[in-house]
Amino acid sequence: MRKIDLNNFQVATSETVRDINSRIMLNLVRKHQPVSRADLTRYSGLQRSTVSAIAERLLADRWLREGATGDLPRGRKPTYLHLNAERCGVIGVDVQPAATRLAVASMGSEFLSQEMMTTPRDPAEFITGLARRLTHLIRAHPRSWYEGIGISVPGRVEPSSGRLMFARTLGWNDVDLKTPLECALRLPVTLENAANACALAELWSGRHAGEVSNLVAVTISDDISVGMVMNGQLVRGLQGMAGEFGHVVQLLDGPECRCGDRGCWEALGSNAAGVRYYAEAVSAHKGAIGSKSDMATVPFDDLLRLLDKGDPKATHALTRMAQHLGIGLGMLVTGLAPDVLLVVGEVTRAWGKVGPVVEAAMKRRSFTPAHTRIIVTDSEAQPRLQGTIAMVLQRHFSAPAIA
Amino acid sequence: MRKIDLNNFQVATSETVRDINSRIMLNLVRKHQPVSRADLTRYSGLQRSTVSAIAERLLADRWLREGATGDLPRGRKPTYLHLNAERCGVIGVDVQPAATRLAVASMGSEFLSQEMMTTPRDPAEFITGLARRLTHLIRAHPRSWYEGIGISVPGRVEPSSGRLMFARTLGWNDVDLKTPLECALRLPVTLENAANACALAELWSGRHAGEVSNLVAVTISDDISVGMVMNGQLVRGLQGMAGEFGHVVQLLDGPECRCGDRGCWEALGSNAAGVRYYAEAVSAHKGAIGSKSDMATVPFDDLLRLLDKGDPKATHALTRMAQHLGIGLGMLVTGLAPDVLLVVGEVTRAWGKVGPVVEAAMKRRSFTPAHTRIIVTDSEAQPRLQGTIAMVLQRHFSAPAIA
DNA sequence: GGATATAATTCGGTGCACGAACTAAATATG
DNA sequence: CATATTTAGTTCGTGCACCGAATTATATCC
Repeated sequence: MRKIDLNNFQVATSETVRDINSRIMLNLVRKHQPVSRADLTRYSGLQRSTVSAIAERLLADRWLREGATGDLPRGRKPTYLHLNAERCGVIGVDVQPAATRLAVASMGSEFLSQEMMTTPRDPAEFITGLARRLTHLIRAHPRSWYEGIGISVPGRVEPSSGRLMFARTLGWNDVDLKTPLECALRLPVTLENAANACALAELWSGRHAGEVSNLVAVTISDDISVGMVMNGQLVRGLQGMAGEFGHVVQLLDGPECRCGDRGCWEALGSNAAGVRYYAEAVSAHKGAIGSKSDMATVPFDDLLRLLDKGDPKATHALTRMAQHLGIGLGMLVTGLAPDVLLVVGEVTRAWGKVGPVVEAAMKRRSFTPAHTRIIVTDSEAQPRLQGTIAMVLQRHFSAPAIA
Repeated sequence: MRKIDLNNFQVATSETVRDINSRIMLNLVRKHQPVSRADLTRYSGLQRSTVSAIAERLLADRWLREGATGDLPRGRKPTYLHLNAERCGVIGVDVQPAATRLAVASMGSEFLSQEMMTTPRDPAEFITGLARRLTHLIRAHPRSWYEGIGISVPGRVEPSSGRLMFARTLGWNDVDLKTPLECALRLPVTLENAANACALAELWSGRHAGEVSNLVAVTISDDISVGMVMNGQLVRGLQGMAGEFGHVVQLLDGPECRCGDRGCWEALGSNAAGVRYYAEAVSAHKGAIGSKSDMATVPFDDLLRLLDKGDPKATHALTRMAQHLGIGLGMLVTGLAPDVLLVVGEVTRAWGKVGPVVEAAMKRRSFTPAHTRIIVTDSEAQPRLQGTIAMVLQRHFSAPAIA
């Protein structure tokens, strides 16, 4: 039940019917492959003749390919259909302050190649550098055709224009990445916030039986960002700003935040906060008055290692961070009641020790009796990068924009 | 771009096309009436012949009626089409702790009649009493047919079953209102949380040009509840629990909340909180130690009157309430970035004095550079009741469930 | 009274799903 | 070994719905 937007709607034609049913078929193949036409009639409820006709066209358009014949106890053997992973290539780019990762994937979402580059502090430099690297990457992996480029950015993207409105951890403001890259590479570019990308990746992963239509992803690094999928759709909000729960106040008059305010969740529960807690503990021990420059800023990775070794100051710092993390997650569970809450970040590597603290704080601060499933993901699984591929491919697999 | 749910999808047939276009037509008529077929071809982009065919069927099904002929400077005069407000009746019920309001509306959403009843504390008693009153109401307003009954409740409704999971201000838990009322009245019953009802009402009101697809409604009474419309759809979340932002913590170790936790937004920013602040101020002035029973509990309405008279204690109490209200609204704007934030509650009656405090606190706690529009509504406009009518009628006007 | 403009209908063409009949290819059975 | 049975997949006629051109209906203007 969606309100029809009279300023932006699309009437239906006879082709709309085929479009819808083709997409359903594509999704069914993606889920059940290898799968016969007969299976598809059973899954879809369409007529055999209709399934055959749709399959014929999808084969002609190289969305599908025919595979081996199946084996049944009786009767004619079915010819299996598969997604044609070789149909096209997809480029994914994951921009993070520490480094930018580039990847080539097939339509089957398998990565064929990955490489890294440092992320320059100057946006213009970044664009030219990225364009050059991507040109080489595409040349190194020749394909009949590339579907597009998906880019995950640590900031918010204005949906209609595709402009990056800001990315505080990079120090970028109002940058147009889309236009220059599209000009340079002659491929459509899709930009999305990193947390949104993670949410999309999880939604399209096939890890959930399909009953998940409300999913919230939280990325925790030096900032905290939230991506929301509600009713099976990414929620972008006004000018793409939905999801900045990291800047909701958690402690009035708490520590100063990058955003200029005080006591934001991000200022209390991010990696940067953990590092700060540790530095404070160290300087307090040293008896230093503690001007900022005195503080020992340890990389977050080292903090995790210290925790693993049982270092009491690191344990204290990460416990504090974990408590605030949990309170914030409690806010999301209470307010949004998603089916799944996905937690992404380096901190999940130490979830064995940190997780119980986070989840205890979260449960204490979760109102709802409904049971949201918590899933933690290490960056090893590259959720952002997976999301970039989904960003590009989803438009062929999702429900068409109708009415 | 919505993910196709393979556990619950609907294939398209040729009728799907007509269904979609009919709904577009219905919405166009609702927005532009009186409107000619020729206008509709221009608005919709459909062919003249198609518009005529669809109009013919909608007229036959009594969705539309033909009206007067229009007047143009030249050419054949058009026959105007209107929504047929007399097509059916709709029953709306707004359940609130203080009283329950019952109304009859036409398909044009105009109220034909309203009445009140007290809300018994016992759910069973409520159901039998409501059924009796509704039977009389329907008998008193005979119509060819009633489309259904929409009920707004101060609690959360499990979407698949329609059960009321809880309503703390009523003291109800896990009540099935739907089944007994449907049996008694032989009409379909739709239940929805009051904040969701307000959000729906605003979305379907026609007050927004249609560019509003993200809307958040906040109801402030003795509790605080949030209803969310994202991408033009109501967001219900797992078991209908989405929107309980009222129980997000705002002050760790703050005052105890009805939910059992401490420092919830609801415990700090609701009418009940305002009343408590006032009582505290009075007892502090009296020098009482202030056991709870000593406190003077003044009805919230009186508090508003005292504020209007310039009473300093009332001003202080409501200012405190307003500040917490603003912080909570800041959370919603920051995290959800809706196009419109609708504030519903008695407190809006004193918005001239309270509003600036709320909005200042909110702005201070809003991260986003995007400008969410704030709309305040008094209960006089009966947003809950308007929402109940929309709940029943929307299924004929919204985009059909496709794929 | 004819030209022009606007509204609305009629009718043939096309795309698509439905569904029955049919072909294809395997195993089971007597 | 021939025939029945089972399952997969195709062919083709039918109906629905939109498109688009032609036509009818009804105004005003010159």
